[in-house]
Amino acid sequence: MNEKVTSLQVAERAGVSQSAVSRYFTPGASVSKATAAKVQKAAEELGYRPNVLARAMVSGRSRIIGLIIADLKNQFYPLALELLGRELQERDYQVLVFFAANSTEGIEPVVQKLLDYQVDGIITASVAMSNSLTERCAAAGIPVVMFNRGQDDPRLSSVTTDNVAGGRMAANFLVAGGHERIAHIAGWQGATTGRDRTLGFLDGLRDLGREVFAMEDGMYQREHAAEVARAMFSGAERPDSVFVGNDYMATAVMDVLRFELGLSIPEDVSVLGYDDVPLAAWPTYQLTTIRQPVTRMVTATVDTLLDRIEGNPEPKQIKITGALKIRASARKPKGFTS
Amino acid sequence: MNEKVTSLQVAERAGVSQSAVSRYFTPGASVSKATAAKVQKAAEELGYRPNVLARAMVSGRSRIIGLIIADLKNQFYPLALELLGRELQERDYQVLVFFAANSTEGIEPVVQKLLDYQVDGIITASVAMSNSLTERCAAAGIPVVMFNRGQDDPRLSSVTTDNVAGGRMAANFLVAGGHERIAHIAGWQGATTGRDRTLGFLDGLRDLGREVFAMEDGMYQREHAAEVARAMFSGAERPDSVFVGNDYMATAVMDVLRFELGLSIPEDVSVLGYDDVPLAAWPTYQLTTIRQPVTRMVTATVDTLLDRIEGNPEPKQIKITGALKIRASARKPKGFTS
DNA sequence: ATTGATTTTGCAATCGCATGCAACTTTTCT
DNA sequence: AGAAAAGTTGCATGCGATTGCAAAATCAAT
Repeated sequence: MNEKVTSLQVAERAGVSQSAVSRYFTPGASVSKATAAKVQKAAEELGYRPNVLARAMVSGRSRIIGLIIADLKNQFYPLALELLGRELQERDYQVLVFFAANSTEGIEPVVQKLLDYQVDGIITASVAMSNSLTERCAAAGIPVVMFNRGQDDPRLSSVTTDNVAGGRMAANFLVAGGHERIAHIAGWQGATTGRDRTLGFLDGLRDLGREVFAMEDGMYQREHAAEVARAMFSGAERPDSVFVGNDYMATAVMDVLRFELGLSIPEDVSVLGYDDVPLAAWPTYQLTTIRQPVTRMVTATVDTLLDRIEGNPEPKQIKITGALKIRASARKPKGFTS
Repeated sequence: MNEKVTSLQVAERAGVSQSAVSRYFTPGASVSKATAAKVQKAAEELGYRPNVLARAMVSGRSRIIGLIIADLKNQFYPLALELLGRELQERDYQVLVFFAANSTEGIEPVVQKLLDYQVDGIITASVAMSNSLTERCAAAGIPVVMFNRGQDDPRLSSVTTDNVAGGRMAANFLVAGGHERIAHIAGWQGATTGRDRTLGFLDGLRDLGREVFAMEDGMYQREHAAEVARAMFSGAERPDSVFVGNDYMATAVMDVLRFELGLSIPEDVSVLGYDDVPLAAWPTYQLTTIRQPVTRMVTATVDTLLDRIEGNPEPKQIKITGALKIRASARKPKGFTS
């Protein structure tokens, strides 16, 4: 029942040495046509396939990429995960997924496990790396690239959109739309993405001689954002517009505004998001948002990682520029082109 | 830079044999307190961790579970994936994810790769297994359990909800609600889930002396479901209710009804879904649906799989009963309790 | 036909760990 | 105290491949 076919058995049946079999399955190795044919025949008959783990042991490369992910609830990440997985698959790497606790802590044991599995590289999505972990990965010679999160450490690669610029775009758009009381429900300020978007947004307002009317951390959580929205928009003088730290929260905010507070969007309040998740395009939300070009981000991530694995040791910090995607959730200034 | 610490180095530093080190890290092996202490100290100082791949080679168990998934767009699956991942992680298994083409074909090479990686078991989510593949996995002694999809083959384990019963519930609910023209936008009829739900629904209607007013395959695709809905509800005599094969399509249908056809839900049309994805509870949709208890499904899946890996060779077909979750997208019959 | 250059091939070592076996220690019991 | 039982330990082997090296075979060129 449990039949394992090894290269040795193939070798015997083909009448060649075990090395020959190995070479046949190693691209670029030296095998004559004659032996190749013999090996192929024997391998086929026996249903032989090389054992990737054994190969990994001696070659030192497992062709496994560890992916750490914290939050699949935010619709941006399933999308990213799928694209990452497919892209790596195409390049003949596989993805070992680890789920981390949402906090910055708690990924310690996860990275440890990852190292135990001898992964060739690590991608972190929406997760921060501590210093000691970066240390350990660097020591083990395992490249790390952070997806959609930045870090100061120059040993780390990262791929993000230009979140500061994105924040600015949001500010410009809302001001141009003639809004007077501009609010901000921020992305989690413990994450670079959240901080940078906020930073850009505030800077943008300031440059236009404005100030934020109200501001609160939404923590990148749906429920938390909803509560913040409730409080923020219940007062007598409510904001006439709000820039929300990501689409996932923005939809929650819209729900609260519409269904709990009876407000119209964009007539009473303009809402801006960040990410452009699929949901944002649905007719219910029609969310105007800063698009993160996820496909390009994924390609950049994979390129960077494989580059480092296959030689080039320099980490890269890549910033892709996002773009405003205008829909119907925010008042559209005259003369603004999507 | 690239420092690999092996058990041998630990052994030397601790002044014991390599076997002792190995035993220290093998739960249940025989080590005295004295050596254990020495090994622990040395291992800690060197930052040693056992190489999982090497262990896999000799023990024959990789503690890797292959997960094949086709569709992360349907919000049910990210959720399932996360739960599966976390549960397996807790039991000290890791998940190697593979993305399959959506079709039934095309998973051939994926399973092949999976076998190459010496996974201890396979979980398929929303994917069907061909006969020859089942054959191969059985031959390799690798248990397979299908998540949210059934199969006739008795060699395969599967975990689903009782989709036939679920379909019946939908029928009962709509009839009890006094609907006259009951329609059905079915789940993909190429999948057992889709077929069974439809089957149960039609049977349920028949038992109540009714017939389906209109019916079409939605293919489990948002866009396709939307088109079907457009056609189905544009005619002069439109349905007054529709049971949709899953929530993912149901939200698309609702969007079409509301935003393209200007219909009210549930006043003009009642909509029923299947799954109870998080989205279904959002105020915009308030979707009445047949809940698939995903946590229990996941637990059952993992239990079944690990059971088979760790000894018990019998495949199991598990059917978990779903339950109607009443919200506001369908007219509520009097006396129906949620 | 002979030599030199180039390819192919097999041998054997290696990767890092687990484990059966035999030798040795310690504990338990009479 | 001595014998039997139980617990530890190290040696040596094997898991299934890759790969450096040297021998053998093929090819090219005189």
